Amino acid sequence: MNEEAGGSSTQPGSEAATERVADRVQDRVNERLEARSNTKAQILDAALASFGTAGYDGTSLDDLARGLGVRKQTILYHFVSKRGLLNAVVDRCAGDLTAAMDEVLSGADRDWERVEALVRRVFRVALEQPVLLGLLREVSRPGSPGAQRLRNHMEPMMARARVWIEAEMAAGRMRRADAQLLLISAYSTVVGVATETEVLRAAGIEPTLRPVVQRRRELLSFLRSSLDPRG
Amino acid sequence: MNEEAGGSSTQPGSEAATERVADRVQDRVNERLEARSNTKAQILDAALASFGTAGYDGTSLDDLARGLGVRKQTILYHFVSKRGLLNAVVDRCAGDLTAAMDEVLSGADRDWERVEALVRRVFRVALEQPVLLGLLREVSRPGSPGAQRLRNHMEPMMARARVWIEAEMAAGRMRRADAQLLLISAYSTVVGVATETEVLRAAGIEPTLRPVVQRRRELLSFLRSSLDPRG
DNA sequence: CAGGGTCTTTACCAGTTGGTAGAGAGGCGG
DNA sequence: CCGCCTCTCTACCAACTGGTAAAGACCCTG
Repeated sequence: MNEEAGGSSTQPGSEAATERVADRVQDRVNERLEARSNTKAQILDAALASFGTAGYDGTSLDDLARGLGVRKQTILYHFVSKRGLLNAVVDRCAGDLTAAMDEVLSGADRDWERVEALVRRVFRVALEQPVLLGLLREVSRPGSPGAQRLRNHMEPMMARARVWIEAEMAAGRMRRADAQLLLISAYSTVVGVATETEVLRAAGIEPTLRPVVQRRRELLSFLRSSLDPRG
Repeated sequence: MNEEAGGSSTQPGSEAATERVADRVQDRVNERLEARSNTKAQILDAALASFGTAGYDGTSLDDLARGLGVRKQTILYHFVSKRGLLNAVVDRCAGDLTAAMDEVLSGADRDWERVEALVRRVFRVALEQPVLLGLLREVSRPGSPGAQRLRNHMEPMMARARVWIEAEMAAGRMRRADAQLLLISAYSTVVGVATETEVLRAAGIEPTLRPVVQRRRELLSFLRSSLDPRG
């Protein structure tokens, strides 16, 4: 059998008895993992791209498989069901975002600088992986399959950020404001960037980097005016 | 036959030769229009709701028909094809929005007050018809069917707003800024409101009116700081 | 009453959907 | 060499998809 539906491959922590034997074992394991990951990871990538652009319902497993030069059953072997595939994709994206946030939160920046670093980091992810935003957008539609799963990932993230912000406020390093609403505004601004493409064309602008940067500046200035005690 | 796919019923302008005859004719026409509109309008409403929540691909004509207590072919009779139905829905929504904007633009407000009135009006539509935002969101996904059609509706609206804003700027009644980017920001903020529901739950808030109001205040203050010459 | 228009229906269809069953390929350890 | 595990394949399916063809119901007009 395979690991449970939607699970992502985990690096097994190896503890060696004899060095040579351990190395050989490790090599074999790595090979296996690589071989396993190769197809699986490719499927995951393609699925992310398709879910993020065509949506969940707009994605057919047959098309996905055809695009990969693989039979549909290969996909189902690795991810059990279409739903399982979506779950895996959501998990991966949420993981990427959480990792990016963690990186900043364990960094050296403090107070307002940390907020700014956080925003910049998230926007960087958004720019580097536009499909990720597409997926986020797709899956954050109320009632969408995977919405619950996304929520499960977001909840601790949100809670953590909120606790931190409120602590900063209590310590007087940030101006008092509604932390929840602040977070929501920030989040939907980021997702909004993904939404803009069509509107951009309607306004006669070919989609470039500029509006994204504009949005980031906007968000930062909003946050600053809400939070920065220096005004 | 029916009117062309996606067309919305138009009120025929009646010119009477004899009063009584004209009245009778008009009555008959009205009855016909009512009878026609009844099913058709119901279908349109249900379709808007379904497209806006489940998405285009996630909506099946059979389900839609079943929900209305009607056979699927009735839908196809009125709207020719699923795509035609989407077009009609998009047209109606775009019409509602344009009408709301026109109402303000032909009103008495001037300068900054007009901007504020515009924002408030659009938010009012958004609050009164949440499904409309859902549809907008669905259809403004790049590559989505109906995206082109939405663009066709938005383009003149955007152009008109832009011309007006730039004229205001030239006259010194608004601070100079990038009108296009401003419009995009405003638009995606409004659509962002629709996106927020799930995020709200993730943050532990039951969706209420409050965040929407918050977003409106945010947008207004952003626009004010960009545009209002009084600072 | 005949005839035509509007609307809704039944009957039917070819193509696609996600998913199951099971066989075969290839490498591994015993 | 054999059995086992991992992975990919072929073959098949019931359910549903959007859509066509055509008949019947209703109402009005001539």
